[in-house]
Amino acid sequence: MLRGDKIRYRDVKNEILSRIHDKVWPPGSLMPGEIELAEEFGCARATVNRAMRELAEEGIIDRKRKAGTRVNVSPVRHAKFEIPLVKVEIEGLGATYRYAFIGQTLERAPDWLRARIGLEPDDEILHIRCMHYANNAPFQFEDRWINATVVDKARKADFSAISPNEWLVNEVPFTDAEISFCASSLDQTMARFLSMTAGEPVFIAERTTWLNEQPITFAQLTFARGYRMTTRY
Amino acid sequence: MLRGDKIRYRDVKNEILSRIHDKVWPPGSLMPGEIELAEEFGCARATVNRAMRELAEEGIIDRKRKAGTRVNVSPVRHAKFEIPLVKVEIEGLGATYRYAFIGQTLERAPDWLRARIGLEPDDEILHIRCMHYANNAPFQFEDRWINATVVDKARKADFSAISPNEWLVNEVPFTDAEISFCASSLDQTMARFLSMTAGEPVFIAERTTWLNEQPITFAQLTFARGYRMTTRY
DNA sequence: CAGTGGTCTAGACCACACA
DNA sequence: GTGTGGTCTAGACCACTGC
Repeated sequence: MLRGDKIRYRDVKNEILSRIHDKVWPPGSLMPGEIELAEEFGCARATVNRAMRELAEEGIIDRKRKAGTRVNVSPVRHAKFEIPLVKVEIEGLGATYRYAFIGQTLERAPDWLRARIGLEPDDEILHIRCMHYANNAPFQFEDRWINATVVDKARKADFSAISPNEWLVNEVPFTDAEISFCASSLDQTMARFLSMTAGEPVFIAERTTWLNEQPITFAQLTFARGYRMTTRY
Repeated sequence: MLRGDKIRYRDVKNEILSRIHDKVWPPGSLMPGEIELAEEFGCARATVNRAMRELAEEGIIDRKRKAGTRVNVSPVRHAKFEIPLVKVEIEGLGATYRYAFIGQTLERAPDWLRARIGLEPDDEILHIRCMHYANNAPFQFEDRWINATVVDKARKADFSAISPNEWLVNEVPFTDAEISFCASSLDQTMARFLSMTAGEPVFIAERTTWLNEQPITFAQLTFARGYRMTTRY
């Protein structure tokens, strides 16, 4: 202990992590209870509790009332990614943001979309396409579908002035979201907007949100060449 | 309040969230201090503290000593991805896992790697290449670099028997990790191993870990066609 | 320097889940 | 029932940082 000899919850956490790593408490085994550990470390139970609570959040251990605390068999690591507004992401890079509306239509949902996000057969969908630029260079192509049957006020929004991305964040809350990343090859149309060549590999993010089981929106975001999504943890 | 009239930290958290959503405390504004809120809610400061600490972790608010707590201007959403062992990931899909060692060399770190993860000029690097299969179909090509100067026992490990991925998880702890995703086009060599065609778009994950500032390992993981990384939040 | 959040304590009661 | 984790309290001291 560096400053003073106070045991802090971080010390407890690190000590527990070491013991797990050194197989003092092997995977699957039952760890001592909070009271016992508090006595051993010479600190309050609340301190041990905080350390163990964080370890549980991180997926290192598994805690159950009465059953006690066990070391997880497979140490699943979690990486947290920030999902900001495109605008914020671009400005965060120190670049100037520009938005460009391409076009929109009101249509019945295509079958693949119905299946993918769980729409009703008669749901009307607002289909918007637009571009996001960083320092006037293409950054992201946004292919956005909004469930107009549920989000009625989307019919009256002016997406030539505000990006659907931003409009939705401000106007429509959601309870569940799914995001998925993949690589694909660029088609002719998007290649034009992104100033790239058809067939080039591109990074794609697809995002769906629901409000109490009702599908709100689906977006396919195609990033320009060289995009990279990074996080530390 | 449902059970009794005890205020729990969840109640505090929800109340704060409502107020932020209702713009009682607009984005960027300074919220009341913990003591003030504790008095208002009729609970202990620790209870308010826990509520606010969690909101800060979630990126909803920003806390600074002396400066106080502010509502974040852009509600940054966080998506949590699980980073399991390839083996666990494949078995989790209900497929049979198979590992294949390709080859390894001990070399000086190439410049790009030195720059990328912060190696010393004289560090020796163990360079391993291997494959992971799901139901005997190529799943992932692993291009792994291990800092043998720091992780000395890696020199004696038998990577034809155990994948570096698994070996590292069991043998070497880390304090910091970075993961990044991007899309690229497949080169000739990897195309052969992945049973794909050179030039095809592929999804790539790159992962670096450090133990107390010392670089431990860098891995470039190239996934077979159609791979998709998904999470709900 | 002084105010705000960060953390610890010691004790208490509660809720859940296993026996 | 009974033990374990979950949470709250009231008070205290500390550490960072803006003024």
